[in-house]
Amino acid sequence: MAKELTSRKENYSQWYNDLVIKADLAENSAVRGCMVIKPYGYAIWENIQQQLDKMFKETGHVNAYFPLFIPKSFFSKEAEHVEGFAKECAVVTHYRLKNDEHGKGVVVDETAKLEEELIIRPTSETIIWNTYKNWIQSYRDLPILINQWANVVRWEMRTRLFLRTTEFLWQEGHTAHATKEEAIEETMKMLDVYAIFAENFMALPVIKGVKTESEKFAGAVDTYTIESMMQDGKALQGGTSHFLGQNFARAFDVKYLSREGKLDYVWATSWGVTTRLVGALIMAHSDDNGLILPPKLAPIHVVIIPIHRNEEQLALITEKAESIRKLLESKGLKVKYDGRDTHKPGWKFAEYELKGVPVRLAIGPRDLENNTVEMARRDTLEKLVVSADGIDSTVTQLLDAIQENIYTRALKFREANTIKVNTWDEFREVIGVKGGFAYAHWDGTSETEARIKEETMATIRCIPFNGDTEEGQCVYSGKPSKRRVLFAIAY
RNA sequence: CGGGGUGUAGCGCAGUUGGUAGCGUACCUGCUUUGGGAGCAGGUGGUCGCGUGUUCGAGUCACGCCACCCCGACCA
Repeated sequence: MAKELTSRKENYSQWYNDLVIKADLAENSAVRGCMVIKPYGYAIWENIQQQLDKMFKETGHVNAYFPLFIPKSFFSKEAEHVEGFAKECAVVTHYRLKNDEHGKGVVVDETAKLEEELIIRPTSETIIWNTYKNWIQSYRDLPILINQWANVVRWEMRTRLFLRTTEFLWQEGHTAHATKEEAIEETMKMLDVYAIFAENFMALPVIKGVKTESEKFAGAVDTYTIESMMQDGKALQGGTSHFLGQNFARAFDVKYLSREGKLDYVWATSWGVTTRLVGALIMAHSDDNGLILPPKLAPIHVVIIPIHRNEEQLALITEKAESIRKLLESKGLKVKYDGRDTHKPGWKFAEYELKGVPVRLAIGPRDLENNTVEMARRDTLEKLVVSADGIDSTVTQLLDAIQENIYTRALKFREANTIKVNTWDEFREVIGVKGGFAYAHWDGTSETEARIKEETMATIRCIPFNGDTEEGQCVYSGKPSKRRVLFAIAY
């Protein structure tokens, strides 16, 4: 494992790009840093969306939609927020093109300059709070529990497929509450929703915690996060939930009259996850043969491949395969029968492994004689000849086993690569040489945090909710520390 | 915005002192194959990133421009 990890670390980018492109997930478009999400990749995102949306609704939220364009002036209202996003905003300055007089194609019509520039949303706090201002007068109007599925644009200097693209898809929840306690409860509740989704559906173990002052969301009082470990030992932030305090209510002057007749600013939260989750799935579970998808999010659960020598055989196998397909589909599984004769069985095996289909069934002449099928599981690549009778329950059980197995595998990997360090040498060993998470004491200052980042590239991923609370000495400065925090190099 | 690279067939690349544009793969046709990415034979496909110059002659040399990639600051 160690060697494999090392080699991946060196070629991670190449490995990842090859995989994604070959896996028919995405390709670079002509637009800088944007991505085309191909149908199969989008199907994974749709499954993520569907499940999360269900969980949001179960916790009392409703969906709505706000504009893509935000007037520039909205951004200047919350100082920290503009500080955090100003450097990565795409700005619309004109609204018309015209034909160039000198025949040089189409040019911007300078006479069509906007009076006030529009920002393409990097996140929607400002436009949503500008709207909430008109919706909230009394405690009877609260809480507002709204979620939006949308695209956003952040003009980052460096982009990376799925992890950091210029335009990405996400959901953003924006809630307004009468009390501080209620808002904090909401923040925690949604962090839990994300954690449960990650662990139960993505088979991705996560560490819940709070961000430090320097890593928190621009404009938040506190930012909570779920952090997970990728196969190269780096950390990936999977989702965030922010307690915004009264910052945005103050900035947009959103007050309500309480039961006691007192006028006060409302309390806010926001929370989101993005298409980065698809990247997390790829990097957490895949192997050198391609993707390994958790059955609960896989666009195809089972692929059936015929093995035949002639047309008559294919006809018989197809008949058998179709009956199995119908049976499996009646159990709610998504099944694909690939009876194309333009590709050989071996080619198809490799193809569906690349795509991460959890279970493959192969049916050949021998199986017709014996009433069997060859069943292969993607996570371990094991093959087993099983009876065609009761194939539905055999497959269902295997899918459950795969879901469980890849979660356990990821958890064990994380545990094996998470080390409590007590000295600076140990810290550098774990972060710089081995690769992984380091639990270390920290003196609580931003200065120390910045120094460590400068020297090792490692950042404090979070101050975990669970974990040691014993006191100690900062691994860098030697000053007193209240507790250990989680350090890692992050994507 | 700094540092370093690369632009030649759909993709990945070679192209020597300047002399008719190549290889692998993919694609198309035919035959044989089909239980782990088949074999053989034949074939399609290129304004060598763009422009200017040097030369009898430029993928190759010179100058200018453009695009993309990697590393930093930034970041879900």
